[in-house]
Amino acid sequence: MTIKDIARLSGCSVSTISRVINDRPDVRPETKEHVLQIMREVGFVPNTNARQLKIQQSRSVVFVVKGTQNMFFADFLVHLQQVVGLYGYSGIISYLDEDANEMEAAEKILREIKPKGIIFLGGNVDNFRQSFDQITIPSVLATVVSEELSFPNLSMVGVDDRAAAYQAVTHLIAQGHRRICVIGGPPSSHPSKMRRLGAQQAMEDNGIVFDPQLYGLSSYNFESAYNTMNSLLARRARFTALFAMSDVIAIGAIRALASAGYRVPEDVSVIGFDGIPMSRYCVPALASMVQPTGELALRCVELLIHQIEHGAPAQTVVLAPTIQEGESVRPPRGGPA
Amino acid sequence: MTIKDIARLSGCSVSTISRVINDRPDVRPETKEHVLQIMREVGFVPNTNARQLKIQQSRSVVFVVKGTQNMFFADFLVHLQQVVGLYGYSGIISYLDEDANEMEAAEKILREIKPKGIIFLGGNVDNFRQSFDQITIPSVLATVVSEELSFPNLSMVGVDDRAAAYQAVTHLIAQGHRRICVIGGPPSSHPSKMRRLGAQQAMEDNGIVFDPQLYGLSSYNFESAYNTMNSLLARRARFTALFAMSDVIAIGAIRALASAGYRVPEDVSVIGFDGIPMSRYCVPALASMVQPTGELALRCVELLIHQIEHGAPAQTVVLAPTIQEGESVRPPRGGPA
DNA sequence: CTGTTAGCGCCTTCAT
DNA sequence: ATGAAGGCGCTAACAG
Repeated sequence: MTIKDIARLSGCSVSTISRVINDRPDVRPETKEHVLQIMREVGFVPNTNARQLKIQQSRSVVFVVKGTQNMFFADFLVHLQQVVGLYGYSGIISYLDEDANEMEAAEKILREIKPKGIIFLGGNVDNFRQSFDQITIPSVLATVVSEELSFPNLSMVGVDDRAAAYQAVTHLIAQGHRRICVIGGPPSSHPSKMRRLGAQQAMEDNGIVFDPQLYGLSSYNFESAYNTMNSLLARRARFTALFAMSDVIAIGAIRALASAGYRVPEDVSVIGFDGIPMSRYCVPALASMVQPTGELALRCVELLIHQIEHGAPAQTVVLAPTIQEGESVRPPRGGPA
Repeated sequence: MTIKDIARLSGCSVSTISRVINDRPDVRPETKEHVLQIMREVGFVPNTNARQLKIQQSRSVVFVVKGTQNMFFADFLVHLQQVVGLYGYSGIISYLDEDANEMEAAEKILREIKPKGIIFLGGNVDNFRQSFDQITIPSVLATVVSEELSFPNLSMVGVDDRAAAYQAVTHLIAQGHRRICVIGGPPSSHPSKMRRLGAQQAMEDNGIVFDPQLYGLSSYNFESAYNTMNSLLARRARFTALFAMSDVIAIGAIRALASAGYRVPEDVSVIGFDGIPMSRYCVPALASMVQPTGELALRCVELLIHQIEHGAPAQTVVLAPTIQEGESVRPPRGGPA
């Protein structure tokens, strides 16, 4: 079944069919309706390959996901898929290791898939600064907002990481905590850097000296966080609260604390980041800075589509996270060591 | 950059180029190497749309996922993506609601994407029986193995759910539990039916009468499990152990138990199913029947590719799950009511 | 408003 | 072993 068949069946020419398929204005309404009617009857679906061969572009966007274990992204992806679908695009997911080079991957994708846009879930600012100019199609970098990056075709959407971290740590301090352990994402993670600044600021503003000994690094997965907390414990770090820069990290760290005999929140209070669904079903329910996943996804797609379809300039969107008070935070008592 | 350019550059004709691209045997090795060389130099990538338009088929497979909240599938998907990539295929993910009709979705996908195969993650046996004959391309149904389904182009791969459930409940009984609560997936879930049979059998073999009052139904997400356990508690169900037919269900149920003041494993022992990464980082670490995700994914893809490329017949593969003993199971003490 | 027609990049007989 | 040429289904000038 091709447009030729439809042309024959409807008694008009292929161009007319093409016009109604593409919803062009220059078709008499009756003709259009007639053709549409026939297409429905025979269940005609235009051949995507032929169309794309002709117009030299696809109607797909790809999601480049850094970190397969990051549950926050898993959630995010489902929303993204749904929203791009609403706009009539198809989303293709490309999973990368957390330490892979997303620019190389993107260039490969560009050649092979020729998508109309790319949404990066996470990304390394240095990689982008160095090589994003190779990527000439509309793109958006999700969850990372950096002033260092300024490309006409790269929008950024995320939350105010610094303010969020400030709020998280302030929450801990308000409960009376002074010795606060912080576990951040990898050194290359821009959000983690911002969150660290916010955390540090909150401490300083409350007369607490930031102690590098209480700062740990982790990848965004359970195991790494588990190991990091174990190291912290091994070197006898003393703290009554933990600010983990992701819920996944928080959960891994809590696991390590539990194995070492410490309880949350009795011995250590914990606040995480992201607000993944799991955080509300943990025992204890995890306090967290909740990223508005659905809205972030929506904005990402809107921005991208505007760039694609109207040549809109790149924009930066910063949303405010909200605090979720869980059962994992209470006033200090003892804590490790 | 098209094969025409390569033809010019290499001094041979487009047909020859096409032959080397498709790795045809009838090309002189030197010629082939020469052409390959040039293609590498200029970074030529064949136009997928043109090729597919010509050969009337794509080199993609689609993953139809039922249930966006099912963390087990999220894990599974990452593996599937990786393996199909190894085989030179691209995987497209289609998320469906847990209660959507996967057959309708598949037919739509067939028309629009024309993939060479479909892998269903989860699926309703009735839907398949009624409408799978509409799907004429190689397919595999993952995590569901049913004798009721017999199509020449539908492989099935999963674990022996019945035996696994038998083992899980036996484990509970071995610890001394006799009042065992069971929370299964939706009534339409075939794995849940099998798991229920296995669980019941284990009880009977140990002289325990299966009590329908201790049986709850849940969707494969936290919230539903949470609600189900709350209902069970509300009607004053008495039990000292819980067998949850998925880790996600286990976690949701544990949350409800905790909110009601019951502790795991002190008051209630819990064993889950799936062995998602999260299960090992819960507090307490969750006992579970671990599905070999990586191998399941591998077998799914292998089967599918064999069907696609060699017209191999559909097969059924049943793998054995392994038990993961966590901290969530211990001998009984009190339990609810 | 509608029809005619020339490709888009590639594969594939059919010759040579 | 290689080349020439005709489409695959669709879009977009260009003509009416």
